[in-house]
Amino acid sequence: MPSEESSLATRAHLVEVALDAFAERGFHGASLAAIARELDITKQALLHHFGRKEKLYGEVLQRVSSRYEALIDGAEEGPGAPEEKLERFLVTLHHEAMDHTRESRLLVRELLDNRRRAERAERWYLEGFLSRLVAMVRRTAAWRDATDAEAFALVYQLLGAVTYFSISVPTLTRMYGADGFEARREAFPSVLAALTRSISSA
Amino acid sequence: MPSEESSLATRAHLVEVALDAFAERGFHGASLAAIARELDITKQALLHHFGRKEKLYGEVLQRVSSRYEALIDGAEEGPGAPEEKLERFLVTLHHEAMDHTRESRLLVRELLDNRRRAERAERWYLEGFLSRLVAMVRRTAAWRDATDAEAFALVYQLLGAVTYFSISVPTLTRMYGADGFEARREAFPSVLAALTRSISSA
DNA sequence: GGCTCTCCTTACCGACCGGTAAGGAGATAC
DNA sequence: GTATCTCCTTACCGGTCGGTAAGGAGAGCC
Repeated sequence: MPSEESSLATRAHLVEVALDAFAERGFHGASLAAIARELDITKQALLHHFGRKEKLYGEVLQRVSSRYEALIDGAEEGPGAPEEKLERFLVTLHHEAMDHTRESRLLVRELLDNRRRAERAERWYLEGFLSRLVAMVRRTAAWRDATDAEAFALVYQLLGAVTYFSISVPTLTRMYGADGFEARREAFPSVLAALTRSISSA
Repeated sequence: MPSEESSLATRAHLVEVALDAFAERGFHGASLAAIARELDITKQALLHHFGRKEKLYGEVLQRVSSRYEALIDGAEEGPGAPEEKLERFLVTLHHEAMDHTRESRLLVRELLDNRRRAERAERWYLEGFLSRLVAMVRRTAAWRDATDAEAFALVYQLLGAVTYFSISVPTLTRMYGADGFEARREAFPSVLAALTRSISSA
């Protein structure tokens, strides 16, 4: 009864709109009725496609994590020393996160909330993403002899540096005004590159 | 009628328990009834003290921000070069954030949600905290000639590095197991210190 | 005793939540 | 024509939300 595959194209559209809603209001804050209203369908039409809210949310998470995987694919292929790849990846990630803040917001919300929904046993989608980044760090000369835990700590710190800024956009804009925020946003990538360079070539 | 100051000691206790709830479930997810249940009073007793949910939440935010101000007070006084103070502050902040993850969680939730409650015009409590950190960075030799925007970018990246890890504790524990997480947590502060040192003495 | 004040109670309210039940519209198959 | 499928509708359900109304208990004051 739950429509197996639906039309796939419409299904992708539903997930896309739901992604906006979940990123902006969180799993509990985004209601099926509100998402359906946005889509100009009824709440029950939405439930027809996905059966349960958790299922819809799961597909949203899946989509976001596959985009992150694609990002690291792009960083790994291509020329350059590991240090350059790492720096390029982080700057790219930063720009990507600033252009699509909803993905960052959704993942941070998931980080905050997934303990409450733990019994549903969603697998953690970004484990592969993290371990690939750790491997990238350990390919640099300065971190070749580091433990996995140390390389992981560095990866997480750099990831946090990028993510925290991207989820702060609305707050910082109100705090410093549009112009004040713009100046800080412009300064960000080169400082990020300097930070990455200074630690990976230490 | 709304009890002016209440008993101050009980009021502080109510705010403390509410802080737990808001940090764990967010403003919308934490219900007055659930907080009251935790306190062993009725929901209406809680409303008696604070009038509205927003008011209670505002006092919670106020308390958290005053703790962050206290942290930077401690870092500014005391001996040492600016570079050492900055490094010491970040490592202290990290340990504080790991011991009291609820404060980090609450602030990140506020970062994600405050746009929706913007019309209530809560002032942003951490503006002073940020500008004091920017000043600390600009006291280091390497950043003396940096613009405010550049120093801010560095501050925000370091803050993100610390905060992102502390809100990830439950997820990472489930991802890597208690032992795997513990190894990564142990490696974190020295990597953080190395990162701070390498960028502030570049 | 009587008045007033704080503190907290029970009893509600309308709005919204996720989810279910049942069935109609329309295309396809035979 | 009839049966069967997907897709979507209207009509509900029980439960929870933040907030209001009204009043009792007890202490302090006179």
